[in-house]
Amino acid sequence: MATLGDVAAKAGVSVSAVSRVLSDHPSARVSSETRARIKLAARELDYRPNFAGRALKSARTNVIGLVMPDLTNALFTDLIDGAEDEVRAQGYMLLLGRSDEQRAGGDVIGRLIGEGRVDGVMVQLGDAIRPTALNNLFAAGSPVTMINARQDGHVGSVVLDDEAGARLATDHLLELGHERIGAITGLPATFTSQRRLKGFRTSMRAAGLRADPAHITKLGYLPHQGRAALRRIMTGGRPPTAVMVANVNAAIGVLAEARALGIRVPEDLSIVSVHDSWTAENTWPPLTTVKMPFHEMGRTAVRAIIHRLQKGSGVDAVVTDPAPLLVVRESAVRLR
Amino acid sequence: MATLGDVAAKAGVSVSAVSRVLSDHPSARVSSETRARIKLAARELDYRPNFAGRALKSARTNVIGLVMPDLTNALFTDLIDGAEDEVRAQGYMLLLGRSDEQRAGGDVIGRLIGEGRVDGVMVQLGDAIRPTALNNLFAAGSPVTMINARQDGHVGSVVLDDEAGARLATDHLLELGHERIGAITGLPATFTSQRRLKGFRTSMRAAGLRADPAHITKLGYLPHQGRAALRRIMTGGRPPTAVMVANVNAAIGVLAEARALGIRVPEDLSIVSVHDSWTAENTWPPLTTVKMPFHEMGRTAVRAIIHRLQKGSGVDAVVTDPAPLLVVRESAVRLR
DNA sequence: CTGAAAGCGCTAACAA
DNA sequence: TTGTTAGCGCTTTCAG
Repeated sequence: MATLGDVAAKAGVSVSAVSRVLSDHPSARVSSETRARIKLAARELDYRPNFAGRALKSARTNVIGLVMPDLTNALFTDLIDGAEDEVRAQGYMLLLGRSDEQRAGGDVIGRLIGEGRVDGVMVQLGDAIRPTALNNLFAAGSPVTMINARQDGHVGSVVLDDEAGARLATDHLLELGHERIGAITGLPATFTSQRRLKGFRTSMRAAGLRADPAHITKLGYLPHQGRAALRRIMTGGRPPTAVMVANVNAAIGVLAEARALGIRVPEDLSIVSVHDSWTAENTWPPLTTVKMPFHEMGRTAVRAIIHRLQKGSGVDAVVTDPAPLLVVRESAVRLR
Repeated sequence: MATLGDVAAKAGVSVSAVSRVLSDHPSARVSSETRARIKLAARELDYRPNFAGRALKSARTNVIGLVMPDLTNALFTDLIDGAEDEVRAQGYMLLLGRSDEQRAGGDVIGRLIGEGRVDGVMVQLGDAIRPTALNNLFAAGSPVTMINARQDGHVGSVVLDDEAGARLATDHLLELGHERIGAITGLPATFTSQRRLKGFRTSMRAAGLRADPAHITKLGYLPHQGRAALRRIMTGGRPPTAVMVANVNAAIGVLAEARALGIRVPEDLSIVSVHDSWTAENTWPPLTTVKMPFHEMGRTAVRAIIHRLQKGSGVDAVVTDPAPLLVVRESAVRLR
């Protein structure tokens, strides 16, 4: 690979001249004649600035880390895709990391930043991980933006408008005439779960209703947890006629369990889930969902971390645009 | 961040001593006493080797690029997951890139390698991209491993046993008594499509059957292409009683189109698709599929590129272990 | 307008 | 066994 020196030799100038020209330095007062000669030489040699050399000198890599607990989750792929879009638009690249559930990702992130492999990190914590696991990083002032989570005392997060999403889902069921509505949500300690449940309760209260505590579960977002939740909810004396499920993956589990239990959807039970994904439109019946802007959240997270890097101050963002969107399919119908 | 020099100062030794100890150099003949002192100092300072410094010196990054056309495809996420597993096990990291359809990813890869951001690249080309788009890279001898594709003259690829997978799917339909079997495959120029179609034909021939050319389409692997394919196949005078679909995403489209056309699955039409994914078990009816080892392909691709980096010679691998596996669900039944 | 030179953090050849 | 030093490729200050 050609180096600056090679280009300089070929153009018959010094390396510093080449550096100034090729990196478009603002104060590069270079005669247009030598500028042209340098550019020509660079093109002929197919010169590319060496990443390590530049990073070593400037202490910046233009790489952002994305640490996720699970790369196969359909929701997260949308997020990754959005992050990739924005990162590319801003001239950065994405380094992928994974946080296994045990180690919380704190060490992965610390390593990424500590070794100078990335300028900053976006992290989606696993469901079972508390943000406090990252406290040492926060304390060190590391450029970290959390996705779907917040932690007191640390500025740097991007979250969805979970409450609005849950309200939209619940309101849809209310408009369909349902009154005995259950809620299947995530683990009680998680930020998103709390906010979605709050949205559910807000809507119910506004309708003058109160959900039966036996119809509310907080078992998690995974399919098998959705299955368990439905089993629990439907075994009481007066099962609900509808459920709001706080996550599409759990909803897919709910669907499977309903089939196993001989509960017909939507005839016996209406379902609306928060989150949409292309998996939801291929279930049977196709799921009515509230589409949350995951792709945009990926973009926003990148913007947040870059803002932090360039301006020095973190941001706590709520992605409200596009707003949560009700996608009516066939899993929820009017109560009869 | 602490540097080697900081550690050296704290331990009262030279930087080279620290370097030798901390990077476990084989010929590091260091007294155990100073070794201990160095290790202690490093721990106390939370020393991490600077990535750029090391990369600049050694011309290696221990980062491998993974360039994909589409990060949201459920199949590819499995691949990414496998790659991440192996990369981590080998002490490397994954840098994500995306090849938009237009530019074939050649420039992305060239940049990744040319700038020294990665030691090598694994690339999954888009369906519409020919491997020849990478010829300049191959000519330059760049460490590139193709996934799901091969190119004459370039050694460095990992592919699935597509033929065996297609045979397994077709044989299942034959065993169920079907004789008029169609094939819905990918674009004719793609490597995987050719091999899967070949497997289909092999099985048919072995059964003494010959597929009606009108029942064979090569429209692509995407859902809407699957829909179009089914429409075309089912409009003839004697539609097939079963189809082998060469990709699960296309099969999901087939399912949707069948519903739109009033064709009952599996009563009127049996479907087996090549590829399994967690999306397949949640369709209605749940899809009978042939599970291809995508996760393992990700691992194998990483091993292939690392082999290339360490031994200098490329490898062309076929992932045969685990073998393609028939997953019987409910979309294919005995012909009656 | 252009060039020389220092130095980012690290490794390794060479010296002591 | 340990230390000194050159140099990887780049940016940037300072001289000219």
